[in-house]
Amino acid sequence: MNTQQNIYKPKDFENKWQDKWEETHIFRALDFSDRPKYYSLVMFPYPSGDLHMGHMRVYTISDVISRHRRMLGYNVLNPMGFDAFGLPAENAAIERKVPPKQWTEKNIDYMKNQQLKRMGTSYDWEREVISCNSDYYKWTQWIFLQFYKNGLAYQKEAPVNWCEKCQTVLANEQVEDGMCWRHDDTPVIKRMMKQWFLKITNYAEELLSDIDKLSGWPERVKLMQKNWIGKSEGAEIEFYVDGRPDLKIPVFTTRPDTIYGVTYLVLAPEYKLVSELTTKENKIKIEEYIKQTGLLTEVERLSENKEKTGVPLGSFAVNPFNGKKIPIWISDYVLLDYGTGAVMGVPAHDERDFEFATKYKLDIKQVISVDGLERKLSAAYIDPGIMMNSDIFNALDNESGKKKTIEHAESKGFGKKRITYRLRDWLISRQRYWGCPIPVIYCEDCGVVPVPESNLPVLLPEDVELTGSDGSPLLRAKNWLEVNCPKCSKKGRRETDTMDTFICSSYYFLRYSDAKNDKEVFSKNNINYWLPVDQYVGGIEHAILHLLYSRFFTKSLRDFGLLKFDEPFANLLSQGMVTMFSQKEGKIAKMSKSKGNIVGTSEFFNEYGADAARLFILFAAPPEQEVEWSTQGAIGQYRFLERIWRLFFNLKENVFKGTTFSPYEGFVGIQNLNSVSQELYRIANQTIKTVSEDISDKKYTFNTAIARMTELVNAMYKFLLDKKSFDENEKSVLSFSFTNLIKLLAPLAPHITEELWEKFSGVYSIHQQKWPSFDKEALITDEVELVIQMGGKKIDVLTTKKGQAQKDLEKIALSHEKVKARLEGKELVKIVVVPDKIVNIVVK
RNA sequence: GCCCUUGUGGCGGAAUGGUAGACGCAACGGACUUAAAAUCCGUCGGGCUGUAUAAGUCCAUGCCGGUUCGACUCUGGCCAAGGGCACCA
Repeated sequence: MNTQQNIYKPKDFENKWQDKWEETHIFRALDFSDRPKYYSLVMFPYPSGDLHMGHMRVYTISDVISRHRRMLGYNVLNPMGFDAFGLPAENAAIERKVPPKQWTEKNIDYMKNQQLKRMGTSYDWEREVISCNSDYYKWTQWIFLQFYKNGLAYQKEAPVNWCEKCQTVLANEQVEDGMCWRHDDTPVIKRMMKQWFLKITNYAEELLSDIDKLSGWPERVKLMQKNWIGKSEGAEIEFYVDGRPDLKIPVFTTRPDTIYGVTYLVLAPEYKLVSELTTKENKIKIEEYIKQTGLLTEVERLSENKEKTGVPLGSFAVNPFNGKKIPIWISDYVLLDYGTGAVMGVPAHDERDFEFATKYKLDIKQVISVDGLERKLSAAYIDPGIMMNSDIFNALDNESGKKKTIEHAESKGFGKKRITYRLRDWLISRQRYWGCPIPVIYCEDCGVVPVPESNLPVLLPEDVELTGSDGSPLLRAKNWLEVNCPKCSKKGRRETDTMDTFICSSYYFLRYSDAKNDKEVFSKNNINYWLPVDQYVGGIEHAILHLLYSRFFTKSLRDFGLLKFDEPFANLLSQGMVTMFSQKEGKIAKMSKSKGNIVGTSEFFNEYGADAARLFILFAAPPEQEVEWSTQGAIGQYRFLERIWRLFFNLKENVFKGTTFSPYEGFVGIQNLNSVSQELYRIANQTIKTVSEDISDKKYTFNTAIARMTELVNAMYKFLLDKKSFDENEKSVLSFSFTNLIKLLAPLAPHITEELWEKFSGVYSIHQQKWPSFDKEALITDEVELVIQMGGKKIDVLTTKKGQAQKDLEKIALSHEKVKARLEGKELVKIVVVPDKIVNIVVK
């Protein structure tokens, strides 16, 4: 029992099986099958070139789910691809003079063959999508044209987020705390630019209300999306300019009940009427203020500590409710792109307005209080109350006041009910080279002309020089840039901005359903067969970004008639991050290259194998929680695998000796077994039951599944201890236990189980075996453990016959020595009996 | 400021109203070995009493209360850590 083959050496066979799985296509998803379909998806990676243990988690979790479903008999789609456009490739090109395409392809090759494959993943690579390849981005462009045709893609001049380091604009979702999401040291600047937007706001209401349909999503993700969409209900009320009844200034407010308390209006500095409404004597001041505002970063402008500033225009507006004249100001705390870009100032009932009015000595007029009587105000009164100083609305409670004032405005024609969302339209233009070209041509005569679908793809020119300065290199790609207008054939010029890469990732999961189709983005049959995704696994960092965009794309494509479902991802699992101590940060932090706390996959695989790494990552914590990487802990899982490996040879060579040792299919039956065998048989079946539950989509607690399997292995070792010979029944139980153990373990540790299965059965492959079922008979026992409590405290645990009557259990408890001793001198209050579980005796 | 999540041994975690600490890591002891490693078998929350590796007993799931025969689990308040939103009118 000390031969070479008895030593567990994953290096000897992990790669062998990975190659064989690929050659035999056992993970191929069939378009249409009698078996039920299951779409298992993991967020496709950006090809940065080197995966570490931190990345490994998401792929492992998703792989276990896929492999388990196959064993359950599903036709599983488990695809993989690369989100291959993006800035890092371009930056690498500038620094190292390697063309982005070459850099990207090299990374993809390495990640695919040296990393993802070496983890033992079970992807159907025949459906691979690479977003920077023209056979993919042709469809990115095609989809853009559908948005354009349907009026959901448009250009507008707007204050947009600019990152100086990225040298491009960003979507709102890509700004975190006023900083660029890629550069947390670079504040975003607002710039006025003409850019392409997608009208995601058209879907704000549906994106919000359909969140309630997402029963398979984590609550925290749903909540984050709700907050991001940020619905608020109120009214739009039109003030008009004094002396200029033709000029109207609509404002949005959630507090129409405070309309009689308005003492001024404030416009965003970028508001279009500002210069027209500025009087001569204020002109210089106003221009100066607008200039100042333009220089501020978003962080500075939105900082709450910053004292509010503003300048009066010199002109006046009229409150349509009471005809009162009020001054018009501009201030940078008013945002152009929310509501109407203008707000009414009600200092008595809004904290910001109170601060502003106090500073600039503007009137403060109270219109609501607890009891409807005027009170001294030292701060804004924002609580509910009774209205006053409000003409016909006096003495109303302010909630009904909201309704009544809106009704009044509607009947008079100067206002209406309005709902506003915090969500803004999605800015998709990027002033970068390495992205999908926006298929649009500018013609002097025809204006904006979309590239005809038959001319797609608009290829990204490859013979460009990347300098990192002077704007996009596409501006200098003359041959590419200058084209004839598709409409009038006169001279035209291509759009040089490329698309946000989040566009590419907003439909890749749809394309997987029909990845090789060169006629359509996907066929109706394929899309409606495979989608929605049954289980999506990915990081919490996409709680808003990618997941919101993808929902928006799905709903839009549905409305274009391309697919038939409302939501793309039925179930979502947001795995926690992998952490490790970082010298640089001086604390435990997310594993990442920049923090210098990474453990590479190859080093560990070479030493201990991918199976041990997979098991550790699954074992250390439930999937949603953080996991701190511990090589020591991973070695613990390696030892577990070693124990299984040795167990196999021990059984084969010592227990079964000359006789055949092969898988035991079916049940042994508990009747004929002696008590020790019964015990092991029971544990084996209990293991099948609990592991099946733990690994199922109801729980996904892989950590406890592994613990249960460890217990079974421990029990088998115990069974073998000090025993020299085994009868047929005992051998059957051992074989049964081992057979089911490796089947249960197969999705989690695919290599060792495949290798042992081959040695055990001679059959390929364990991953095509049926998932085990358990022998219900074996779990029926006639004895149970009965806990005796007094006043809720445990006194003793007895083994008793199952199914005894309440009275009998009471008797057992009351005749217990310790109970008798404690009852002395006390009064028995009552006895609580939970049959087969507990007897609790309450005394006074 | 508002909203959400999480607090359990030396450590990761288990137990969602019924035996707190499964399983693993670390540590310690024993067997095997000339020895070490590996392996196999054990011990492993804390206090106190103790015949002392027996047996007993009390305390313990962030803190203070509540509901209940019984609370890590439900509930109210507080504290701490992490996350989201934040001049959104």
